[in-house]
This record gives sequence, C-alpha cells and structure tokens, in this order.
Amino acid sequence: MTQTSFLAVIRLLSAQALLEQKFSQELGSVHGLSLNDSLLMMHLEQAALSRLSRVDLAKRLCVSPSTVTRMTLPLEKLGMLGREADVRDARLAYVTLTDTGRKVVAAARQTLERKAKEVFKDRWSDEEVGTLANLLGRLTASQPNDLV
Amino acid sequence: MTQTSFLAVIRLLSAQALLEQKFSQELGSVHGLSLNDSLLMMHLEQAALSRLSRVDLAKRLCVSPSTVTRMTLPLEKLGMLGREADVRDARLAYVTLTDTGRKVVAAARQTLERKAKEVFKDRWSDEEVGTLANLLGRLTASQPNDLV
DNA sequence: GCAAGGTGCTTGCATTCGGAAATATATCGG
DNA sequence: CCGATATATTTCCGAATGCAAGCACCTTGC
Repeated sequence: MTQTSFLAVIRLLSAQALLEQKFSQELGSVHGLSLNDSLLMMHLEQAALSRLSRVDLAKRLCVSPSTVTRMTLPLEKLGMLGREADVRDARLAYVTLTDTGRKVVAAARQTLERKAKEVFKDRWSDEEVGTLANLLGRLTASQPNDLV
Repeated sequence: MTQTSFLAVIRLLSAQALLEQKFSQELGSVHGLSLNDSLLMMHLEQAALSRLSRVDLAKRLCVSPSTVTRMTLPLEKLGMLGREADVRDARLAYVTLTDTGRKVVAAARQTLERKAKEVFKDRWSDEEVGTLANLLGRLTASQPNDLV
C-alpha cells in the first residue's frame, strides 16, 4: 500500500510535468496566456459575479498571494481583468473578468479541450478517462471549487 | 468525452499543485532537497551504473537541459552527485550518484513515501489507489523509465 | 473608544527556470 | 579527409515564483 501510494504520487507529478510541457507552448503562442493565467481566468469564469478576491484565487491555484498580484497585473493592463472594491471591506480588491477576458478564456479553453482530448485519443476508453477524472477529483476535493 | 478529458486534465494539474505544496516544504527543511532534486536523484538511483547523461535526465524530468546543469551544480558541490566522462563520446558528462547521495535520496524517499501514504489515508481503498496509479502509469508510459 | 491581533494586498529580494546562443564533439555523405 | 549537420553541455538573459516585510483595514475584547 505504501508502495502503491508512492507510485501514484510519483506518476502524478511526472504526468503533470509532461502535460504542462505539451500545453504551455501552444497556449502561449496562440492566446498569449500561460497555463496558470488560463486557470486563473477559468476560476473567475465560473465564480459568482465573475469575481474573486486575490487570496481566494491564490488558494484555488495553490500559489502565493504575491503571485496572484503579479499575474493579474499584465492581464489587467491588457483589459482582460478588472478590479473591483468591496462595499463592506476596503481591504478586498476583487479580480473581475471583463468581456474581453471572457472571450479570450473561452478560446483558451477550446485549445485546452482539444489538447486534452489528444492526450487520451489512443488506448483510452471513455470509461477509463472517467475513472481517472473521478479519482483525481477526490484528491482535489479538499480544495475550493472545482473547475469545468 | 471531450468534457471528461478536459476535466481529467484540469484536475490532474490542480492535484499536482496541491501535492507539490504539501511535499516541498518538509522535503526542503528535512533533507535540503527540492522535489525536483529528489526526483532527479531517484532517477539516478534506479539507472544502470547509477548514472545518466544530462539530456537523459532532462527528458525524464521534463525540464530543459540547462535546468539539469544548474540543478546538479550545487548537489555536486555537496558531494551527492559526481561527474563521469564517457569513453567513446567526449561530449557526454554523466551525472552519477555518490554513496553520500544514495543515503540522502533514500531518506528523502522515505519522507515522500510517508507523505504519499498520508494523502490517501482517508477515504481511499487500496484498490482505488492502485487504479489511480495504473491509469497515471498509462499517461507516463510514453516517457523514459518509470520511477519506483 | 481603543489597543491588540488578524486579514488582504503589495513590494523587495533571492531562487528557479526556459530559450537562445556559444562551444565542443560526433556522425554522415561525398 | 572534409564539410555539413546533429548532439551534449554550458552560459546569459529575461520571466515567474515564494517568502518576509510593510501597509491598510477589519475584528475582538476590554
């Protein structure tokens, strides 16, 4: 069991490195976004009011708050993200998804969906992919909201 | 199917970010190694003659060759890794695992195994962990040698 | 009302990483 | 043997990231 757990974790780390390598380049050249940029915007996409606080985003992405600050800065200048204050708490600076951002992230999502389908194109049955998604979902269940 | 593939990929990326966060800190403070350092040394551990070329390591870790050069430099100074030339090809500079390195990576592996077991401690049956490991193994099958 | 501690955000600094270029060596075609 | 191409490694530079510190604001307890 300890061996199996270890194997699962090691393979998960390796698989992620492989996928990130496959996805990053096209995502960057086609949409000008990094993989993490896309994930950030997808979190906003499905959030209530299309907005989330920076610490909330940090938790969902498993990155530090300072990273969120620096990631949002250029996207804000490009008009994909906006900033919104909270009426009750002046500390909060919500990150919002603009209409432009919504279009861009929709296109990025299509690219990701296509690449994802390629990953499982050969030698995978629908049921196997579903099982994998379910099991991984139990790992991420401890986290804030799921994407998709 | 395209939705399921996408879900699986997104969750895989999220799960990795979560696991890396959980593992990195203790691995660094206890053994002075990063997660990637440990993976690099584990690849050497199971390699023939305990040595691999830098490009080979780069492929296995899904990082650039320059990253391998920079990663190995401090570990070499610490006496965990060595350098070995090839008799036939003077371009090759094998990275080797020293006896010191072997002890350190064995300890790091134990830490990783313990943390991996914790991940699946609750709400996971042995069979489920095994299924996850198998499915992930099919993703990494296209890569050079598997760890563990 | 106020002091103490907690939370959200940003900035400075150090570390890590990928890509391009440079160097050295190997291989192949003639 | 020679030139062209390919491969292995390293270095330089720019981009991304975490942590610690600082600032602003909120909340709690008195």
